[in-house]
Amino acid sequence: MDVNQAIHLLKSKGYKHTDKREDMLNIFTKHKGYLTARNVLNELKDRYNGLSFDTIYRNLSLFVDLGILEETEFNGEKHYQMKCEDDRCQHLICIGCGITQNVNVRPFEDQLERSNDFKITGHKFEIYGYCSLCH
Amino acid sequence: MDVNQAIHLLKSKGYKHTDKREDMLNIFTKHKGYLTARNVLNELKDRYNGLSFDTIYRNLSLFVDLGILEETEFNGEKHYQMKCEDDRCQHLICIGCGITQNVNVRPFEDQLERSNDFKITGHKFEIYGYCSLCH
DNA sequence: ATCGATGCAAACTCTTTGCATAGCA
DNA sequence: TGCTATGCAAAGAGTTTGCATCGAT
Repeated sequence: MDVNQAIHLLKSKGYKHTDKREDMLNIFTKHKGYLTARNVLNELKDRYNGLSFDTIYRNLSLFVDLGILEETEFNGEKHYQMKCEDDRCQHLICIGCGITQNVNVRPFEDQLERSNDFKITGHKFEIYGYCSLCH
Repeated sequence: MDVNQAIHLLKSKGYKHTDKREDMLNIFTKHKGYLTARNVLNELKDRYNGLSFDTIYRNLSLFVDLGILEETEFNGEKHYQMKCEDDRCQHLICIGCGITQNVNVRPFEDQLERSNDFKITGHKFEIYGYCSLCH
């Protein structure tokens, strides 16, 4: 999903288009990897004097609810990135820079679903390590 | 690892054998799945009047450091269970009861390590859903 | 003008830490 | 006895919420 699609989705649900929301979305589309609320605030605090965590958190949460961002928790913090088109997409997460690479485990999950009596509702398949640049 | 092995490991590292630690370890060996600090406290609070979160947290953290427990974060809380013998073991986590099933993704990771320029240091491969009983 | 968005402040949850005391070895 | 474990209290971090005001449509 790109920024325009996301903004269109917001409007279609009755939410408003604000500069802060657009900027937040731009940050995520330009950064290939997970960001925390603090990361987002740091990116925007020069542009918006007095920008508060509340707004960041509220919008991050809204974006997740609308399916624009996906959320994961590690290192005691919630991390966000643009949601993959493929709901089976999975990540390698560089613990140096936060960059993620996608990997495909669909065949694995397909096999799992056939062979197990387990109804999948969500998953977290993340491999932590160092990407080629940080390594 | 069973309770006796864990206690032996504790002693060999200069940590002491206490009733609370033994009880905590027993809880984890008897429960096949993740538990939070609060879960552990609830299990023990009748037996130990005034048992504090501090002790639970300190011991959980110690157990993780010693490789007795493994830790993961979801729903805003840290969750713990006995560490798998196989360091490539992965989990299906029932969001109904917390029970975990292990699955083997070793072939997948082996292939990944060969084909990607990514140095793996850790991973979280967890599939959330409902087990056969909760389902 | 209306209703959502934001900032402020406070609260809340989970977790960690300093310090004095209790307890194992 | 010596050193670790524990409880108490407080602090700390990340996150959420109530309310009044600002701002988009």
